[in-house]
Parts: sequence; C-alpha cells; structure tokens
Amino acid sequence: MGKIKENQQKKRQQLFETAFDLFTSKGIHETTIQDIAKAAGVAKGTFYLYFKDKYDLIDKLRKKKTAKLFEEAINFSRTVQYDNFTEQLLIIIEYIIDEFSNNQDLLRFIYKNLSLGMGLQNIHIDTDKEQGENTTSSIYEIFEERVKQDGLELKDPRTTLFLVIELVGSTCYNAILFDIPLPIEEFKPSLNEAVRKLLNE
Amino acid sequence: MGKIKENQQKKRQQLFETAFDLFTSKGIHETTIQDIAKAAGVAKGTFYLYFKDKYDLIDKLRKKKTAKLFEEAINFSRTVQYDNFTEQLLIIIEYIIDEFSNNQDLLRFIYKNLSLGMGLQNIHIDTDKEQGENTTSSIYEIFEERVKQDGLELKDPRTTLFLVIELVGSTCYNAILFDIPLPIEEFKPSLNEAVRKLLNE
Amino acid sequence: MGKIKENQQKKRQQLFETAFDLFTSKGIHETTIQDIAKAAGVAKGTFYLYFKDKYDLIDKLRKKKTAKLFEEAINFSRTVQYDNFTEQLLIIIEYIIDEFSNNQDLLRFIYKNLSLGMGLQNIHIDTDKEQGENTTSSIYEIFEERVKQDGLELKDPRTTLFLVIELVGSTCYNAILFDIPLPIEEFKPSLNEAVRKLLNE
Amino acid sequence: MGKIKENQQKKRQQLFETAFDLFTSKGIHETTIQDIAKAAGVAKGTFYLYFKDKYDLIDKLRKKKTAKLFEEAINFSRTVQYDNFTEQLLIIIEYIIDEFSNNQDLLRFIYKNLSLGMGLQNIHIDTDKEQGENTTSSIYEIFEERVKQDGLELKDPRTTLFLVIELVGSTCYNAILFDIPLPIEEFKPSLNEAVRKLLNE
DNA sequence: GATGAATGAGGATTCATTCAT
DNA sequence: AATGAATGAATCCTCATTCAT
Repeated sequence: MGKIKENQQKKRQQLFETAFDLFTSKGIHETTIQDIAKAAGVAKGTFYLYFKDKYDLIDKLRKKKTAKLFEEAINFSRTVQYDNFTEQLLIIIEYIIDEFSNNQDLLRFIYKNLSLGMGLQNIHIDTDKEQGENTTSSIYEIFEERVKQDGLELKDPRTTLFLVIELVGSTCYNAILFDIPLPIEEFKPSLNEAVRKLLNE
Repeated sequence: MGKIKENQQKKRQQLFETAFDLFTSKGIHETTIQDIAKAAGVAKGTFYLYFKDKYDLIDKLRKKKTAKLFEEAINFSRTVQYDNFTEQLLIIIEYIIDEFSNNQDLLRFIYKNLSLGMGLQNIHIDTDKEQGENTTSSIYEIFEERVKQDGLELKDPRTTLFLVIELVGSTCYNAILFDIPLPIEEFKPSLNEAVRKLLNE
Repeated sequence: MGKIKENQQKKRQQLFETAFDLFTSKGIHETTIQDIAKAAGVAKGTFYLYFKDKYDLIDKLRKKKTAKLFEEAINFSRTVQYDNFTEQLLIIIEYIIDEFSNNQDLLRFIYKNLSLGMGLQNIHIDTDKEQGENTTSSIYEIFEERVKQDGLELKDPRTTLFLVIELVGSTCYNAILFDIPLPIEEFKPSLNEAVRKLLNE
Repeated sequence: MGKIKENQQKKRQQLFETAFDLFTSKGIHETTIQDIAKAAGVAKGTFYLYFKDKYDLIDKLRKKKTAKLFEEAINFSRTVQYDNFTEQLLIIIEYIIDEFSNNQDLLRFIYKNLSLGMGLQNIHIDTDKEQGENTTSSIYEIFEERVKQDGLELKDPRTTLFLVIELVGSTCYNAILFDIPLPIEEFKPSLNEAVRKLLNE
C-alpha cells in the first residue's frame, strides 16, 4: 500500500536526479532515455511508467528546480536583517546569483528554453506568518504586499517584478557563463544599481 | 571563374534561406539535413560542401539574422528625427520589437539558445559618415560615442547598453510570444519607462 | 462454491466479449493484452489465469463464434417450411450469408486465418428431437442423414458438404467485403445455382 | 547509369527472394526487417530505400507470386493436348494444385490474407497468338473467349470462373495442408466432378 | 485468486555521414 | 564540384510476461 506508493516516489525522484546529472554533464540532446534508466538503476520500460518521454521529464524537472531555487532564496532572505523591501530583493537576487555561480549547470539547465520570469507563474511559497495557518502565495502576491508595506511608488508592481527578474536572469546568464559583459563579481554593482533604478530608489 | 564563385554563393544563400524556412515552420529538431538539401534543390552530399553539419549552419544563420536585424534597426533610426540619444535608443528598441512582433518566427529562432546581448559582440555596422571612408564600428562603440555626444552621465556605457538590450530582449520575448506579463502593446510603456530609468533620464 | 465458479465464468466471458470487440474494431495485431484486460476491467495478470496468451484466446474465440453461427443457422432452418434437403441447405446458406452481411466484423474475424470448412470439424449441434434425450451430432452426420432421407444421389456426402461450404464461404467473403465478383445480392442467384449443381439437382 | 539501375534491380530481387524464404520458413510475424536485411546482405537502412515497411514488401511479393503461378499454369496448359476448354481448365487446375502440393509454403503464403480469386483482378497474361504482336489479356478475358469458342452455355462466364477458382483454391487449401476433407489425391476426383458440374458438362 | 509495477528483449525507423561515380 | 545510394549506429517505444504483495 503505502509501501508501494513510497517506493514509486523514490523511483521517480531517482529518475529526476539521475536525469539532471546526465543532462548537465552530457547535455540534454546527448542524453538518451536508455542512459537515464540505466544510471537510475531501472529498466528502460520503467521510465515510461513515470514520464511520457524525455521532454515530459525535462519540463517537470525544470519547474521543480526553478521553484526550489526561488523558495530557498526567499527563505534565506528571511533569515537576514534588511532595511526595506528593495534591500530584501537585492538579497534575494544576490542569493540566486551566488547559487547560479556555484552551480552553473543549474543555470544552464534552467535557462535553456525557459526564462526565469516565465517560470515564476507557477511558483507558490509557504507564508505561515504568525499563526499556524498554512497558506501559500504566488511570488507576485508576496512582492505586491511587500511593496505596499514599504510604501514604494510603483504603478504596476507585478510588471516591475517581471522586469527585474528578467533583467537579472538574462544578464547573469551571460555574466556567469561567459563573463559578458563582465565577470559576475565585477558586474554585480552595475546590476544592483539598475535594479534600484527600476524600483525608483 | 567569378561565375563559379558566384554560383556557390547563390547555393550557400539558397541553403541558408531554405533552412530558415524549415526551422521556423517545422522546428530545428524536426528538420533534417535531407529536408534542407531537398528543399534547396541540391543533393544531400552537397550540403557538406558548405557546412560542417546542421549546427554549424544554425550557428551561422543565427549570427546573420541577428546582425541584419540590428543593422536595419539602426539604419531606420537614422531616418527619424530625435532629440537625444535616449530617444534614438527607444526608436531602435521600438523597431526591433515591431520586427519581432510581425515576425515571431524570427524571434523564436534568434532567442532559442542565444541571448540578444551576446549576439552583439560580433556585430559591426558601417559608419560611413560624410567622407567616403569605409569604417565599421561595433555597436558598443557607436553607443559610447553617442552617449558622450548627448552628455549622458553613465559610469559604464557598455554595461548599460548590455543591461538595456538584455532587459528588452528578454521581456519582449515573453510579451510577444506569450503575453507575459502583458501583451506587447500594453507592455511597451512600462518597458520604455524602465529603459529611461536605466539611462538616468 | 458455485459462487466462485460462476464469477470466474463471468470473467472469462467478459474477456471473450471485450476481446472480440477490440479485435474487430482495432484489429487483432493492434489489440494488446493490456487493452483487453483494461477494457474487461481486470488486471493484466488476471488475463493469464484464463488464457495462455493472446493466440490461445483468439483460437477459442474463433471456435465459439463459428459454432454459434452454425447453430443459429440450423435452428433457424428448422423454423421454416421447406420441401427437401436442398431447400433447407439453401436456407441455411442464406441465413449465414445474411448474418455475415449484417455483421462483417464477424466474417472478417472468422475468416482471417481459418476456412469455414475447417471449423466444421469440431462443431456439434444438439439434436434433441421429440424425446428428452440429450444427443449431439456433428454437422457432417446431420448432413449425411438428411441426404439419405431425401434420397439424394451423392457418392460422398461429406465431401460434397465440404465443397458446398467452402464454395459459399470463400466466394461470399469476397462478394460481401469487396463486391467481387459482384455485390452479394447480385451474386446470390449464381451461387444458389452453383450449389444446386453440386447437389445434382 | 544503367549500372546503378541494374544493381538496384538485383538488390530489390534479392530482398524479395530472401524475404519469401524467411516468411515461409519462420513465418511472416516472426520475420523482422532486420532478419531480411541481414540475410539479403544489405544494411537495415537499405531495406527502407526499397520498401515502405514489411507489409509493403509482403503485398508486392504476394502479387508477384500469384501472377507468376497463374502464368506458368496457363503456359503449361498450352503445351498439352486437350479436347475442349473444360479439359484445358482442368489441366490448369491440376497444375496449380500440383504446384501448391509441391510447394506448400507458397500456398500458405498466398492464401494467408488473400483469396485466389481476388488476386486474379490484376493478372495479365501475354497472348501472342500467331503473329508477333505483343498483347496482354486479363484471365477473365481469356476465359470468356475460350467459353465462346467451345460453345459452352454459361450465363455469366466471369462469375463462373470466379466460382471455380474459389472452390478450387479454398478446398485445396484444406485438403493439401490438413487432409481435409481428404488427402488431396483422394479429393481430386470429387473436385474435378464439381468443376464439371459448375461448367454444365 | 487478483493485482499491477517492473522488466528488458525486441523491433521499427531515422538520419548523419561516407564514398564511388 | 556534385550526386545520391548505401550504411548502420542510434534511439525510441511497445508489450508479453513475471512475481511480490
């Protein structure tokens, strides 16, 4: 019963992780289902019990990884002291940049076909404030609320968030992977300044 | 013989155009070398006389298309009256956005694996001012010069240009193709405002 | 428990019927054991409790269907007034042809690998005349007896019956499915005449 | 030029023959394209240059074999002395039966999905009578003409021919392969008699 | 008896690339 | 230079069958 369900979860997870390793080390195109199954220690046919095909897996994997990254970044920002929302946002951005810098495979994988801003649509974060209620909010909702709290003057907070995220994602992709326009550490100050401008600071 | 050279150029061009049509209509992965050769009216083996493989062709094609787009946009901006460089930049941006809106296949193709900002590296535009000298400058050089002319206060013009282009490219990709965060026409004002902020206006 | 036996009978029957539907609608080759089990509402493994494999099921199914058809045809002929055996035979033939015409899937299924005449070997019909005795006779036996009753002059009645059945089955297969040599209704008079000739009428 | 065309013909023929051998020895279902290619001494991919898939090959092969058989039978009958058309027909039938008897694989192969009578549609035989003209006629046309020559009284010669062929093909299939209703040699007299009846002799 | 997750052999098909002409 | 027949590695995916629960 629960045993089987549990086992399946483990197997699915196994496939996810193995696939990610292979995708990032050999490339998506160069990784075959055969490779994944073998490395995950299951039979080829078993793969098809869990995913329609390779692209189904990739899709789900990308969503998983993007959500996890943002969740971690937001959770991290909560552990840090900050003056206002703009500061918190810069902390989040820094966290993501560092994560990508240390894990360039992840960056490469997430960015291949999907922009960061797009992935945001489906991401929901736990917001268990004071009480024990278990609520989740979309990143956009959290952002809007925080903007209000800080009294920032933004005509359309959602669009602004989108602009910021795309700017960050897109420029860091190049800075981290190719040192374009500059190595990421040298680039960060300019990026931070740009973000502040977009947020009217 | 110039005749032979010419003929080869025509054949290479034929392959480029045919490939682009197939890539945008059927998708890159779904287009085989056989398809390209057949549609271009040459034998399969002939393809290999001009390109190493499919990805060699894609690479060159992407560079060609990106360069052409920027060249057109800049040339267009020269035909228009504008007050200062920021205005010119916004005109260029608008041109590119319109071009992408009307030719979404092009957008999809250029953006698939490459960011706009990266493509800029290799783009050189003719700058034959008054005299007949035939000089070409990189987009970055042109930008720097114009910034100076307008007395804009930018610490690092190249980085700023990069930020602007990535912001535009990345957000428009989503706005045009998926109406995220808004349909492109509704999104434009926010984007323009963001660009002005980055340029300190 | 009779209950269990009964339940099993029901399940076996369910598998038979479901399989027939799938075979005739999708084709034998295109129907998988998975399909059959699913449509019958049992697990894949269960299938193997009732049949060795797909071809075991097909075999048994074909026999069942052929036997049922002949039984019905003969029973029908008993409800009709006829002058002599030739007439009765023609009535039976007509019944079968009509049945096949109205149920072409059945024809296709029975005829795929097996000829009608062959299937006759194993068919036994109840011949409970007046009394309550429960006897069964092969079709060949019934035929022989009737020939004797009518005083028909046939050197070898069994062979003649075989000839008639093959002639009918084989020609009607083509007439019904492909209008070869003629649509079945236009073809029938010729066929009837042929049968009469074979029976020395 | 001609060299290549010739080579291709040889290769196609090679595939046909190899496939037939495998089909008849191992069975159609059990023979893979891999098997055929290997046995024919060509690469797997080469198979697909000549045939769409296995069933395309089977179809063409079946037509080839059926046509060849009838052609041989008719040609043989021309070398033999006979009194009238009925006699000639019986000779042809005998030839085909013998051929099938000696080459049961051929019978099995031709009969699997196709009835003999159906295959007749597309068969054309050379009828270079006295003169050197090169005319071909369908079997049905030849039959009609001969019936006229002999003054046989048949309302519809084509239908009669069809009846005869189906009767022969269908019964012999069983007699030869399964001794049903009798071994073929013992069955022949009955069959001949039946054919005579159908032809009003 | 019933289940259905897991297996992995097996077959179809594609396609980049070579090379003799 | 141009051709296109031939190659065969590569990959996808199916499905009958088993077996632990």
